[in-house]
Amino acid sequence: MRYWLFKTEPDAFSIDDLAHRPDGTEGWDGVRNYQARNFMRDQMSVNDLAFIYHSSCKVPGIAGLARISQTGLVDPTQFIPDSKYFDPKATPEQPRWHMVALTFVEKFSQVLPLSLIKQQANICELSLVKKGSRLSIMPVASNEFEWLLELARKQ
DNA sequence: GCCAACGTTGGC
DNA sequence: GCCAACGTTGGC
Repeated sequence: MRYWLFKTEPDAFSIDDLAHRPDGTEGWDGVRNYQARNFMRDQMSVNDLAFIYHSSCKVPGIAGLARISQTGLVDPTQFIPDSKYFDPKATPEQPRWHMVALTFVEKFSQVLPLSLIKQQANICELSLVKKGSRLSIMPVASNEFEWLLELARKQ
């Protein structure tokens, strides 16, 4: 069992949007970064847990919790010419972009702000707090995940 | 809106 | 394969 963090811009897709999807489930399409894709394609398992992180907003931070509910999915948006995620080099026989589905678990009563996360002396492996990291999907060490989850719930 | 940092593209 | 130019990310 692994732990993850998924960034999203809440104006486009928020933890509330996930909660309101049928079964609280949504395919995480639109990722066009190879490292992030490889995490989804190669390393995620059903029932892994994931933080939902809100970026590019008033209070960037961890907004809630989801679990990986399906793996091995092909991102359908790569085949849609009108989509901004269209990839002319991808074919159904040889898709380039893979994804997983996330299912809503929990929304925290308050967002756990990035500013607070950065103050935690024992959060040092998390890519989020490392300078220059622009990964949209990243692994979270189990001890750091548990610490942040506790922090988010008792806020 | 600024800008640092990063990823991708494409000419050579 | 190098690397300059460009586009994007995302906190502040």
